[in-house]
Amino acid sequence: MATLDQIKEKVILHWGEMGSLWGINRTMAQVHALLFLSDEPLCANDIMEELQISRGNVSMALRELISWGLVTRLHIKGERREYYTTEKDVWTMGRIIARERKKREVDPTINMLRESMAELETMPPSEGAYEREQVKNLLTFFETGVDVYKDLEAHKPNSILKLLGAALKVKKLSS
Amino acid sequence: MATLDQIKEKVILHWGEMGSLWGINRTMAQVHALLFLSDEPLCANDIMEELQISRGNVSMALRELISWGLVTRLHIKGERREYYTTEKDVWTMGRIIARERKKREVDPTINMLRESMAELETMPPSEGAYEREQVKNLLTFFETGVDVYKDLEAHKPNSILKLLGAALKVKKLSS
DNA sequence: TCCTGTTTTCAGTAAATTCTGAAAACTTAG
DNA sequence: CTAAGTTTTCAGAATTTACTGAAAACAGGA
Repeated sequence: MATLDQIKEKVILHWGEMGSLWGINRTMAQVHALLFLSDEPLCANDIMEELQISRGNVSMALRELISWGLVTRLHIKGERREYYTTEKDVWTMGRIIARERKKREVDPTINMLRESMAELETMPPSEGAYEREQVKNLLTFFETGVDVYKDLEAHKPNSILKLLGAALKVKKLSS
Repeated sequence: MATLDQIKEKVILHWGEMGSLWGINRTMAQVHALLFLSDEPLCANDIMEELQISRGNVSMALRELISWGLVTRLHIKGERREYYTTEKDVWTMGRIIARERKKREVDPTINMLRESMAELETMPPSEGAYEREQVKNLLTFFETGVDVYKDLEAHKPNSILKLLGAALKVKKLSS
């Protein structure tokens, strides 16, 4: 029979593993999960204690999470310490993560591909035809992804995604 | 003035960096990029030489890529060595990657969340109400993602994604 | 101003991941 | 079967990444 704390720990550890599969470091993901499951904001001490990690590590993880826009710092009046919370709505959370990953990974890749394409086009047509073709396809692929992303973003994806989810559920029931 | 090889190298290195941001190791991503840009299949020796890595490393990277379904082994008649190619269509490639990541990351996460949810539901209603709420939201989020994925999969995403790309392009031009 | 509690920084250490290279295993030809 | 060419495996080395903890910096309060 699992206690609440054991269940929380399981979720937090798993989230940490997932994070490290995704280029986000384990601790950062764990801190995020801990805050996500916490009803009230936590201070650095709480986090240290819950996750058994050093003060410095907490500080670095929080800095990163803040830079992603996933965590916000709270000054609680009368309190000397800072408190932290995370975005609690999963759809908004998903949107933030998508935005950041696009910015950090997709955009630079598109730039690189455009540059490469430009360079490839200065070459004699006889040379590198296949490479040109493939780089172009890759570029189109990423650009389409960005278009889809922007479209969702423009239409307030919260509602769109929720609707989509509901629609698919109905469809599943009726089929 | 960049040569063809220099351009290829740039793309390959960048793809490697992206890979390591995504929990795929650098070498594996580089091998993938090299094959993707190669008109003809390559053998282990070619790869070693192009990427300046050891034979063992090539072998391991290929094994992984094959297990992802991104690379296939070719027996060329009259040749003793094995040759390797990768899926050349970007849309299919994207689909394969999505399928694998779902299998390796999303499915286990959903299982874990379902388990946690079940455990949380055996607890007295007064305890862990917030945690229950949040785990449930997370679960719905991932389940919706899977539903969307399945829907795309069922409809042969090649065409759907290409169409979507085209549609968005038209929309952009007309707005 | 100084004092106290707090957060941040960062050099050094620890841990995890990746890579090498040589040996073993496998494969095909003769 | 043996030999030669090729791939795989894996222990240890190298590299990269993450973490600690102590010192520095910071932020009120008195």
